[in-house]
Amino acid sequence: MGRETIDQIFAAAVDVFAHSSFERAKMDEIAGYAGVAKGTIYYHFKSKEELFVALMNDGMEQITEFLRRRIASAEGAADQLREALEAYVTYLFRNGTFAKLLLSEVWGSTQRQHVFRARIRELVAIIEEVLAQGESEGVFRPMDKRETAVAVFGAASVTVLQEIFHRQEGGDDMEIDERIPSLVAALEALLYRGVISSRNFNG
Amino acid sequence: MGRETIDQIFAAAVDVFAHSSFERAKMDEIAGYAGVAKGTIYYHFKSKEELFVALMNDGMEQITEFLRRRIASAEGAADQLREALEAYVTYLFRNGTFAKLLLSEVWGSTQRQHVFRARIRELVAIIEEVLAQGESEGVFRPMDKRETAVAVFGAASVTVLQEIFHRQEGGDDMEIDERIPSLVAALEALLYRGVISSRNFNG
Amino acid sequence: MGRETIDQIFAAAVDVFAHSSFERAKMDEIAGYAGVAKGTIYYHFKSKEELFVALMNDGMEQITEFLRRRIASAEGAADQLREALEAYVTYLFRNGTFAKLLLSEVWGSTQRQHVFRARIRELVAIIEEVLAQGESEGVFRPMDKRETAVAVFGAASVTVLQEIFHRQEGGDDMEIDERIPSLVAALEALLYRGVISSRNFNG
Amino acid sequence: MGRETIDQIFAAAVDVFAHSSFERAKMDEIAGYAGVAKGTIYYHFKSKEELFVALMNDGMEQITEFLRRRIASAEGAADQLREALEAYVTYLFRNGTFAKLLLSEVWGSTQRQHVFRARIRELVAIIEEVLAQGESEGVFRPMDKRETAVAVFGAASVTVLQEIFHRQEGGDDMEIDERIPSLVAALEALLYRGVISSRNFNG
DNA sequence: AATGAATGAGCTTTCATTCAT
DNA sequence: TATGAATGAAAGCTCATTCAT
Repeated sequence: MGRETIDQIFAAAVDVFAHSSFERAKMDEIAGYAGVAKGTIYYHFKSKEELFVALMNDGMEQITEFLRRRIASAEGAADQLREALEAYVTYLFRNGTFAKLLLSEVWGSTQRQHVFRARIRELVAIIEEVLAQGESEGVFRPMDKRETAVAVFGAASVTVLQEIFHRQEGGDDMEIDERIPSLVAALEALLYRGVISSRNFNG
Repeated sequence: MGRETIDQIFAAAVDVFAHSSFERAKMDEIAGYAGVAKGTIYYHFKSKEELFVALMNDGMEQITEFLRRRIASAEGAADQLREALEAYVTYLFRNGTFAKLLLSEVWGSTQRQHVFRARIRELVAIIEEVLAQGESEGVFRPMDKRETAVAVFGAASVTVLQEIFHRQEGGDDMEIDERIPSLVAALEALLYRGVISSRNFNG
Repeated sequence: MGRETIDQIFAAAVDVFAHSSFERAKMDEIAGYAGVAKGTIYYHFKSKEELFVALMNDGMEQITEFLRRRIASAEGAADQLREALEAYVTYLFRNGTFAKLLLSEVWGSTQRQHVFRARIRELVAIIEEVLAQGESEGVFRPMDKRETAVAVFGAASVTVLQEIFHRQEGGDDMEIDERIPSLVAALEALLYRGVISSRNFNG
Repeated sequence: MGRETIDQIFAAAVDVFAHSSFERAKMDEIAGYAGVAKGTIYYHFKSKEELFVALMNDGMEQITEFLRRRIASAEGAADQLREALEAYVTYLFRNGTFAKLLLSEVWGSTQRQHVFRARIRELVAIIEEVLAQGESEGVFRPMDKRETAVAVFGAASVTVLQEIFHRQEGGDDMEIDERIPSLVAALEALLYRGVISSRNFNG
């Protein structure tokens, strides 16, 4: 069946692209994982590049959609940012494969990478909106919203990635979902309050 | 002479690895840029991998060294963190090439990437120390220092990278050094105070 | 219906084999042009090769038949040769597609090409007969009939082909049928009289 | 050595392109014949196409040069045409490989084939010049020189090719050089005198 | 120290052909 | 009859690496 085959390929591709990079991923391996012939991949996707892009777009759409939904469910910018953070961390954690690709396949100069950055800018824009909303609500301080949103995105992404590798390299065997709250808490604390001790805070 | 040739190769390699990734960089192109024969590279470096690792280690050492020196020049954890931030942003900005590699060549599963992550952990450890110092000084609030340091590293790195690409894609033509202060300021504001408006802040 | 589908495939195949060669023609493209599924072609023809051979045989039969009929309509070898020439040139011109295949797909070592050459020999044999007839009528000089027939075939074929490409490459926009008489005339003049000026001719 | 390797590749390529067509020729086979690794071919030629074009240009240059020299050695247009014919037939005969490529790889629509046709036009132009010369000397009749030259080229080329295949398919075992004179004679007779018997000639 | 011609494993992509429906 | 998804054997090309000079 058509859809079924494509799904198998997709799933296999995520795996393979995950533990290799785009360049080192081999179509042969993807085909093997998917349990189809190599030609079958090419019957459905014009090229390795197209397959990869389809994959990333799919992931970016999912995560964007997920974030929007979670944000919509919250009242007030402060809670929305909290939701966004948690949603983002949770999603990346559960799709570690995608998380790796997100940060590693985006900082290059191919056309594809250019497009990915545009996608990421959409993600950042969502955070930016929340920040703007909070600023106008008076609950967030005046700030450079674009830069701040980017920094938030960076802080969250790298935190998750570091944790993923930490576990992978045998550093931690706590259940993944148990680890999420503490990571989100650390990020929240940093992003909401900063590092300064409150008794030293005056402005 | 020996040293000279090696330097040429190094300089060329930085350039080439910069606009390609490790995988897409070609020894031929590096040789061309360096103005030496391909064989010459292999006379000095055992492999592409070794050349790349040498390069990255060099960069990591420089940046680590640079950070330590700048931190040492400041009094008090608050200022030290400020210095660290500025030093890191400045270095990455001026070595955009290295900045790209830093984030893109690190999230993989090759031995090399494993080693790079260890290097990055050193960098993070520096920040961590400052945070610990601040905490014990009472100037920073109690916190999960490792996670916070990672988040700080992520926020700063991605902010710089996003800015580099923004410029590269024609988005901004301000002088690079003029842009640094405002980026550092945004990061500082975020990391010191968080996003919360002070009138809403109560602990 | 059956016949209809086959005709569509045939027509499409002529087109596609025309602007590509046998090797570069793709079954996919033929199917697309024909408006049928690729499998349908294989339902009617065992292979690409078989389709191509059927096509060429069809063309060779048509041209052979056409030549014979035109020759039969003329009295005397001189007029017969004239008719043959005109018929051949006209046919090739009107089936430029076939003309290209005729000369380009024949000089190889595949079984198929071997068979085509046999077919061409039939065509040459027709000319040869006319020459023999003319010789015995005394209207043609004694000659090496086989070689001469081949030369006549070559002269006519290449002349037409060269003209087809000349037009195709934008060299001439006269109506095709207007150009035929002058080409036939030039060929006739060459083949009947040769290049020698009559005042220099003395046997 | 550089030149030596290239020569080996060239020689092998002629052979392989000869008994296959351009499309069916395999780089692996060429490499095998040449006794070098496949990569070596690509070290010297950017692509299969480039190798092939280099080959054909080489052949076309040789034959053009050969023709010009032989023509220059003759006095009067009549003898020049005779020389040209013999030179052309001889060359093709001795380079049957090239002869096949000449006629079979030229009637297509790739860029490469376009270029080859331009080359052939140069060859035809040489014949044309001789015809023009003869016409102005009064030794050749007035004629459509371009068309006639093309026809001469076609007659000679196809004649040789047909003979080459005839032998190859076991049709004749006379020494190649012994066969040339009779072929040239037949062509000469046709092109100089045409087919008409002299007693019927009154034009 | 330096060179660059030569290598060949490895990779992506193509496409005629098959076959279950 | 007709379909089109699936196949897998090729084949062109790349490029890190080697090594004789």
